[in-house]
Amino acid sequence: MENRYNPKDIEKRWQDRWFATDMYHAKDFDSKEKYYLLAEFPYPSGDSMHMGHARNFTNMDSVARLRRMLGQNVLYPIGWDAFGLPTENYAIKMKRPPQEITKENIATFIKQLKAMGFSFDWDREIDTTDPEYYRWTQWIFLQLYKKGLAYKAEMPINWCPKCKVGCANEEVVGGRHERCDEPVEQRNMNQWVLRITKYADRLIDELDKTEYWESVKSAQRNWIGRKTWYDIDYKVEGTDITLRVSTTRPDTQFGSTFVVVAPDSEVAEKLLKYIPEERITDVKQYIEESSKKTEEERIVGQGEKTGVETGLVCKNSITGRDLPIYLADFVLSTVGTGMVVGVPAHDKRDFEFATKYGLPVIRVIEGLDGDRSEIDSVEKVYEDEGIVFNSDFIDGMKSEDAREKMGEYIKEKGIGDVVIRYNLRDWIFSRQHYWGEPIPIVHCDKCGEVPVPEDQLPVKLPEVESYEPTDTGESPLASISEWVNTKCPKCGGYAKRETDTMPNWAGSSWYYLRYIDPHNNKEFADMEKMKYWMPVDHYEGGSEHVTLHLLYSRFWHKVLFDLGLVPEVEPYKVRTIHGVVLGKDGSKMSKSLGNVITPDELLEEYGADVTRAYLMFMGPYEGDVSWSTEAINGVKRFVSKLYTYILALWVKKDDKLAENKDVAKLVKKVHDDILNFKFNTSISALMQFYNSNIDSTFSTADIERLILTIAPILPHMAEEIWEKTGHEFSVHMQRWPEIDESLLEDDVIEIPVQVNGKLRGKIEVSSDATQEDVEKIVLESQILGDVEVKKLIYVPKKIVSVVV
RNA sequence: GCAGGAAUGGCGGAAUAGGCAGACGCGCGGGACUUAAAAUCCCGUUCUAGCAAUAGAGUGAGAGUUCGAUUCUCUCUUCCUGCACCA
Repeated sequence: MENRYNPKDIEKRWQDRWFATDMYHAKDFDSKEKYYLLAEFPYPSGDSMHMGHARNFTNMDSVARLRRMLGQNVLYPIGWDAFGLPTENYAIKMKRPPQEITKENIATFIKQLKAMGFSFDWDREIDTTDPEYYRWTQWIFLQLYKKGLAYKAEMPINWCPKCKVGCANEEVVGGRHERCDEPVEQRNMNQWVLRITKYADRLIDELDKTEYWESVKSAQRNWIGRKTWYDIDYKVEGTDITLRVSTTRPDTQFGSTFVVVAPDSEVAEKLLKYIPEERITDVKQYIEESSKKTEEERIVGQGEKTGVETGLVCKNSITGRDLPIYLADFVLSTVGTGMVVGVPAHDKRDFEFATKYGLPVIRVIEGLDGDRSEIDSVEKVYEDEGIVFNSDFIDGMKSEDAREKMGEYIKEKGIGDVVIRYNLRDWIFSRQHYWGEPIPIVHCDKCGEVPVPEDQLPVKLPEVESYEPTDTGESPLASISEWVNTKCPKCGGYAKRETDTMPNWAGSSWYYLRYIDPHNNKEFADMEKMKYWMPVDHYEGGSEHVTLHLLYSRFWHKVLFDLGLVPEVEPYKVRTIHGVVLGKDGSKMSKSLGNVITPDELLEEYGADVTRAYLMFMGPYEGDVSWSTEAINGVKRFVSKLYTYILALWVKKDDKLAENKDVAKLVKKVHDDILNFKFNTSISALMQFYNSNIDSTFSTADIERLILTIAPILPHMAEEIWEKTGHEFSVHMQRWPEIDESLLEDDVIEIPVQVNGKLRGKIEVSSDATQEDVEKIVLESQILGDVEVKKLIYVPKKIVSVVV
């Protein structure tokens, strides 16, 4: 029974030994080639590590282990993104300090990650809630502040009237507060804002310097939403007001039939005094009503257009036609100039509005095959580009050219402008919560806003009695007078601390830099060390972070770059997205569905190596995978068989044998698959090797190759076998096996023969056979029978195709 | 609506510089061991017909290019993910 696989006996022993040495420590300035492998750091929730964490870290761990064996100096770090609402909410509920809760949660996570046997460099562990960490988060904020990239402004925030708390956008789902399901309202509050829009162009253009997946790049571009707008002045008749309407499709100008102004815009206010008496009551009532609509009602009301006629008319300065002016809240004051020109033939929303108010529809863009038919239903509205007709000086042009011409025209005539605009808004950086980094600013009556001097950082979060948000919407910090009341660093007079804290995104915007130099108390990271390690070679994470987190961290990085504080413009060279581990039925694992399976249960039942192998085997790493208990049992069977198998091979090893082809092929396949993130097929390859070599005998060198090959995948088992076969600790510090490349090619290969596209037989040929050789073999074989051969194609080493 | 991606046996999936479709695993069927069960091991397993050798069909649907298409092109359908009354 000695060779029976029993992970419980092995795994803990090797983990203790690994973590007692510094074998996974990444050495600064090592002459080996560096490789920085970053997996998103987890939020240490009270529910312990979930399956998604286990899967991602497992996959990345196999890459880290393989690359070390290939002779690279691998930085594979771990840390904790520990500020955040779940912990704060839990603290409020339990009436315990979040600091304590966070410590406990982290301790649980560490235990679990170590039990999985991940090869993190534990010397570089970081925690965003550690004052020695957030000191530098605050320091970076001050650099932004000094550069004029952080400012305070009245900004609308989401306000939950039930909880009496300001909510971040990420806490609002479908217009409702995530925590209590109450609809949120808009409230104006003085907020810290970061000027990310200043970097909008570079955040798009410098994507070219990265090798992100296309889907990641396009998510970034879409979020920023850079577009060319054409603003055109229309004079309102009988007034001195000019409406500057905005459009991205000036090629449809000659199809315009009305103008809509957002009811909450300043212009709407100005128009009021000219509105004829018989309309004024209706208009005022409409403005009133739409201002009361919550975000949720607006979304629900989508499709059902409401609006009001002002009775005013303006002149389209391109076409010279008079257009009636409406107020309608489907037009947003924050988009473009908050005024749009209605072209019902070429915009669905405009069409719906026009139908409701009986406005004319004029088509000016040809459809496919010169289609100029009337637009009489929403389905027929033609929003694509095409050839412009009935349009005076842009007649017959393609949409693209018409736009350019129109841009020149309005600039020439001085009736408008061409403007680049973005969907991206400045980043609201304030949170009125306790569990975040305090914003290091004090407010002095005399000196105004004063940044906390750098030598007084960190501004530590005070210990308080209560973490509950206050009625006023202020952070709970506001009620701690001994903390709030302070001296002005400039004049020494009375001053108050800023009580807003930073959002969860702050600490994670630069953590990859801190891993490089986690214990530095002079600066956030040493420049020479950053020059050695940066950029991150591969950043792996969830799809939920490819817009905001990625954008925010790229923004901070660029600011640091401009200040000469980091060596590269872009922080991450490659960014990939992993799939999600779903429950058995393909739905999300959730407590309410009762389909949650935790890594803890698996470790208990199967041990770390089987769990790891299964997580790799489940499916392609970028896709979602459903949990299957049956399937992990299959992997368990295989892993235990493999264990006894390799030990048995060692007993009957035969050194008279030459180097084995199958072993060479396996070494190559596992190497390629792991580096290409095809973890599932690396496991298949092991299984296949086992199946076809159950009765084989190998030389010492080949068995050693085999053990080394499983090391990145089954790290504990490989270590155990390595020891049992009389080798010295540790298998993970060995070089990846060298193989004789010539063994990868077979001398004699079996080639399929196709006749008229159908498989009809197979022949054996030597790998260097010529077309003539093959032709002869095929004709001599019985495959073709008695037919006339018209053509014979031999694709070397692939196939023979015969046409008869 | 826009952007990105996907569709292959009963299930998860494999194979794309165009070259034997279904590797590998699960499940299922049969057998061995067992008083019996579990575990383990062996054989089989895309579908249809046939005892079989074998023949035909087959990678969401339809067309096209090609000696040859899961892979390339066009049209369409469905699904997932992110964003969105963004004009």
